[in-house]
Amino acid sequence: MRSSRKTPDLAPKKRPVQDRSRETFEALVTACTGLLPRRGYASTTTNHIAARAGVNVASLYEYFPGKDAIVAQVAERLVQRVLARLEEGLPRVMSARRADAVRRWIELIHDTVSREKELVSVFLHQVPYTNQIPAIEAIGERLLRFSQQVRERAGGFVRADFSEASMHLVINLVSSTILQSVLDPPRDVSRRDLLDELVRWVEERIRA
Amino acid sequence: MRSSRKTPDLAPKKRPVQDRSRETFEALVTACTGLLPRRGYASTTTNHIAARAGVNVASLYEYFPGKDAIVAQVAERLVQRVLARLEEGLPRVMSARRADAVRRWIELIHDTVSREKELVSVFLHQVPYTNQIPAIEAIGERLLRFSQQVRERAGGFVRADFSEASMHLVINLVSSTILQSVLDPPRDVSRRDLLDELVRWVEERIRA
DNA sequence: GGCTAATCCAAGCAACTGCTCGGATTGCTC
DNA sequence: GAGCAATCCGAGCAGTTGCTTGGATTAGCC
Repeated sequence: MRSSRKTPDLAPKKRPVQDRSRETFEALVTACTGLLPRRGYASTTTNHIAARAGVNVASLYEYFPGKDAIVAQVAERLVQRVLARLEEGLPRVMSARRADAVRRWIELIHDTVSREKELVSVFLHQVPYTNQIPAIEAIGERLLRFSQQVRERAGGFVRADFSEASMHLVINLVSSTILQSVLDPPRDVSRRDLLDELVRWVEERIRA
Repeated sequence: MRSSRKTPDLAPKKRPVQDRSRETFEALVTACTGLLPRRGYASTTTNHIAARAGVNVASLYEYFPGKDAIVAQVAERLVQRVLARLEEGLPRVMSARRADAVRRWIELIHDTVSREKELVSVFLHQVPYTNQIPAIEAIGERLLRFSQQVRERAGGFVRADFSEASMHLVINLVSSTILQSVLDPPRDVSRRDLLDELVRWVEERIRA
């Protein structure tokens, strides 16, 4: 545990070129992905990761400068998966009746996050340098672009005077509500009710 | 670093009874409070805390069963401070014109969180057991009670059919927006604009 | 097949972690 | 001030951490 306050090295050291090493690389990332949710960030050590991957620790340090880098790699894969699933589900959203576009969009995000909730929780509440990971930094903008597609689909009935601040609020509301309902669901309200209300809010706010 | 997945002991081991030991206790908590923001959770060790408090490590373990417990104690103090400042600022909110109540309330919360942003960030993004700390678990309800006071002050023009889900959304929106504007302010929108828009949203949503 | 570079691994080190022990010192009570 | 509990501390242990070294093994290429 040397990190203290230093900015960690997050980039992989070197890319594997042969097939054998690519497998090792993948095995390491996969092992780390599996370990993080069940052991937590602090207790997921490089030795554990290597052991679980059936590989020697030294091989890990062949490809990653340290623990931070492999964790960052796991985050990048996570972002990739999430974005891919959103992309995959987008047609279903776009093909919906206009009135249902927002609801479908929110449900899609919810389901996608839900599948990865354990990992998301770790990165959100344990990894100290989560928002320094490039892929994480970029995800906001990526999501914005997605939302604009939905918005265009919703077409005519989106208000023209949609300020930057207003946009931020919508995104805040959607993401925080979905995260809460997935990671720490309130006892006194069903998820159904919560999401229903969320859809209503967003629609009212977005409509011209 | 033994914790892995075990539930940590968060209660202090024993309360100091003499003056001298009470000072030691305070010095330890203070030292930890100062250390957490600048070293981060993982690198804040019991040895560091004791050293900075000018006290031997053994004394730390006299009063706390472990690192988790002293960190939890810091969290409790933090919650106390925040609630106290809200309480302190409440009169100014309540004495405002009705139309300004919401704005004043939100500004008060923002300023209060802002003063403790470093600590808040640590507990939010690094400490793995933050929401298991009793004081943290209770803070939601405490805030709700505060808000209800403001709501009553706002009096007649609060809608009657204010569903549980709707309440959750308001709280989500306010807290997540304030946290974002304090911990990770967006580049393309000024804080002023963001908070202004937030006030507008909440008012529109709350009004009958 | 032979050569070079890529890849792997057994072993283990130095640093640091949370934590404990025995005894010394201090304050309280009478 | 005697006696006793509360409090403190020097010293250090056992376990774990992230990481390295030197040499063995393998794959790719002529």
